Amino acid sequence: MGISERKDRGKLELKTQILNAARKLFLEQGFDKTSMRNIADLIEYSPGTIYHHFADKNAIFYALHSEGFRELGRRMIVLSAVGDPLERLKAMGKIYIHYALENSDMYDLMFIKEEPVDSVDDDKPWEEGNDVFGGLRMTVQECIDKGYFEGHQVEPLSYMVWSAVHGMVSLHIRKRCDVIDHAACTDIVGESYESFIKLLDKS
Amino acid sequence: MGISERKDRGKLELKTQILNAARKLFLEQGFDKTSMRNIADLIEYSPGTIYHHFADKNAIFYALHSEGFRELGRRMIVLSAVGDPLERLKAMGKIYIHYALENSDMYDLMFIKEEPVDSVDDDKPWEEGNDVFGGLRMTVQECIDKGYFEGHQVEPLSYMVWSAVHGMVSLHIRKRCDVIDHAACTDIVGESYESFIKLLDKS
DNA sequence: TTGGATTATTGAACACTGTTCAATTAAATT
DNA sequence: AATTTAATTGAACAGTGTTCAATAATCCAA
Repeated sequence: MGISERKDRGKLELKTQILNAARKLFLEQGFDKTSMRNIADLIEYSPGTIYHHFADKNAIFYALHSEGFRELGRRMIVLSAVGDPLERLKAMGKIYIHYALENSDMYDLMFIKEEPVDSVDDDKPWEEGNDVFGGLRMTVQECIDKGYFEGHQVEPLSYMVWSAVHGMVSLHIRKRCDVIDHAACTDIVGESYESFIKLLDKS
Repeated sequence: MGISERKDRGKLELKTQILNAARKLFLEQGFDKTSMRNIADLIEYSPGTIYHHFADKNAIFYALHSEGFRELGRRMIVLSAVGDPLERLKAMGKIYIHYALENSDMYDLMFIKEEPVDSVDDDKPWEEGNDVFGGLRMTVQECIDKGYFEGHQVEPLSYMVWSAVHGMVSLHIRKRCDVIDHAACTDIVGESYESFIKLLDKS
C-alpha cells in the first residue's frame, strides 16, 4: 500500500497548503474578507479543489480554530509548576489574557465569532473548549478544597472567572472600551485584571 | 414651508419603514442573512431607494443599535430608587443581564459584533456606550466614596464589573458555555452572577 | 507498454451579496 | 402648462460561497 500512502501524503500536503494560505490571509485581513477564491489563488489551485478537502469555508476556519486551542493549551502547561491553586488560577488568567491580546484574530475565531452550527455535533459539543474549561474547573475546585471561596460552587464560580477575563479581552478586541478614560488608565485590561485579582484575594 | 414639512414627514416615514422592516428581518434571521434586497422587498421599494435614506447596510443597523441603547438606558432608570450604591451596582448588573438575554440579537449588535469603522468618529467615539458606562462609573465611584472596594481604582474596577457581566452573557449568547455541567447548574448566567455578587460583598 | 478504472482538478455556472447610477417617474414651483 | 426639483427605479458591477459536468492526471492489472 505504498502508493496509497503517497496519495494520502499528497492529499495531506494540499490540505495543509490550504490551511496555511487560509491562515495567512485570515491573519492579514480577517475572516470575512478572506474568500475561497483568495485562498485558491494563493495556492494556485482552482476554487473547486478546496471543496475536496474541506466541506465549506467554515470547515477551514474551524480547523484553524482548533490550532488556536492547541496553542493556548500549550501555554497553560507551565501552570503545573505553580503549587498553590489560587496562584495558579491567577496565573491562568494572565496567560489567557496574554494569548487573547497577542492573537486577537485567533481569539475572535475561538471565542467571539458565531460558531458554524454544522461543525458542532450535539453529542460532542465543543471539545476544545471543554479541555480549557476543564483545566479552569479543576483549579477552582482545588481552591475550594483548600478553603478559598467559601460559599461558592465550583461550576458557577469557574464560569464567572472565565467570563471576567473573556469580557475584558473581548470588549477590548471589539473596541468597546473606548469609553475608558485613557488619562486615568493606560492599560485597561491589565489594570482591570489586577482589580479582579484583588477581589479573588479577599475571598 | 408647509410643503417641505410634508416632504420631511414622508421621508421620515419611509426611513422608519426601512428601519421597521430591517428590525423585523434582523430579529428573525440575524444581521448577515438580512440583505438589502430583503428589506427592499418587504417595504415594496427598489433596493436603490434605501440608499437615499441610509448610507449603507451598516448605517441601518447602527440606527437599530442606537435604539437598543435607548431601551437599555430606559431600563436603568428604576435604579435611581436604590439608595445604597453597592445595592444599585448589583441591581444594575441584573438589569443588564436580563436585557442581554431577552434581546440577545440586539445585544449582539450593541456589544459583540464588529463595529462598522466608518460609523464611528475618532473624536466622538461611541456615544451610546459612553452613556451606559458613565452610569456604571458613577455608581462605582459612589461605592468607593462610601468605603467599599478599598484599594481599587474607579476606572479599572468599573471596566472589570462590566467585563464580568458582558463575559457571562456573551459566552452564553455565542453558545460557548456548553462546557458547563448542566446537571450541576441549570441557570449558569444567573448563578454565575450570584457568585460575582458574593465577591463584591466581601470587598 | 497499453488500456481501463480511479482520482484530482478545473472553470464555468448558479444564485446570491452590497452598492452605484443613468434613466425614468412623480411632485412642487413658477 | 411648462419647468424645475426630488424620488424612485432597475439594470449593471464586482464580488461572494458553492456545485458539478468535463477534463487531466494518476494508478494498476493484463
